[in-house]
Amino acid sequence: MTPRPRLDTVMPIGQLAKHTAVKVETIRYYEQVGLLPPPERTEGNQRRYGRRHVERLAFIRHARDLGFAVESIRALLTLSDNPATPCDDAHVIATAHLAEVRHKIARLRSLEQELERIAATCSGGVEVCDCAIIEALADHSQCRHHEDGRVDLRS
Amino acid sequence: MTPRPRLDTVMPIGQLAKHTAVKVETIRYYEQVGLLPPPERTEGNQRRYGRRHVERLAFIRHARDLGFAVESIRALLTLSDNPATPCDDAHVIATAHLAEVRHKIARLRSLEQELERIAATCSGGVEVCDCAIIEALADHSQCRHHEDGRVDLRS
DNA sequence: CTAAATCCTCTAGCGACTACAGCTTCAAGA
DNA sequence: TCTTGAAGCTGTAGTCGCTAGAGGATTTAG
Repeated sequence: MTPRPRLDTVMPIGQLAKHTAVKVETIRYYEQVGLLPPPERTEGNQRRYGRRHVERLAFIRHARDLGFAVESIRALLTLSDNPATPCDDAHVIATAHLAEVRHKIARLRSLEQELERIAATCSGGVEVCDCAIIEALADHSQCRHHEDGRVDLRS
Repeated sequence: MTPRPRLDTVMPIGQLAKHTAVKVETIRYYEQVGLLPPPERTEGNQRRYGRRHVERLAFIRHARDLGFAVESIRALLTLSDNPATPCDDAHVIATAHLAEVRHKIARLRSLEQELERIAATCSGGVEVCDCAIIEALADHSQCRHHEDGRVDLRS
């Protein structure tokens, strides 16, 4: 009898992807940038993951969902790997991130107001030469919005 | 007498940059991607801009400040170049963008709440093995936040 | 006429993936 | 045992909207 591997904790990358709702390519990317430790490989060079990886990847995904940068996650993971260290650092990272989120919300709300104002003055139909949207964009002086830098709206 | 150029409307790229608060490199980038038309050049191959360029660049900058994507700005500029077309398209672009902004605000607010909750349970000081932040990240089931994709927080 | 400031093009880098090409390996059914 | 199709592998390039730098040319003020 060959020793039977515990199948429930040894899985290929696609399985891990399904379990954690992280794409295969993203898992490989996390390994590449050092967030996820390199797993064992089969003789044919394919990755095989265990429970440790599932947990770590869940941690990473949750942090990413909360908008933490990969750099911050790296720091948080290092902390969680050294259970004896005080958690002050974790608190600093989390509150800094919270501040960032709040700042971003504030800016987006100011944008929202300005866009509301602009869009409301034109309900469509008229010709462009009279369109309030185009005019508002052309003439900055109409604007109540005093920007402090551009906002990145991708997501 | 050589014909005197109207100096106040013929300027090098650095001047245009100062007038519009757009960086020199960014101006060249806008030309490269076709937002700003290529200006005249001196014999020595340097760009010389006129009033038209100031206006167009101001339009672009204002739209970027409001978070419009370069693609949307391209469309808006095309509209404003054809004054006879109806402004329905402009209205569609603006309201779509407004919806996007609102969606983003909603997601960030949900993030904000979750981060508040996590950060509040730990005020620092204790060891990592007991830190609520680390635990919350490790254990997704604690989480009231049901994500619909990741949020991009760069800016 | 000289020197400093500005300008030019071209290339690469950012963050966090995503997509693809071109190949190899695995696992299940006949 | 063989076959076939899904899934895996590496490596490279693309996304967005700039930003930075190298290495050189031009302009302009003194």
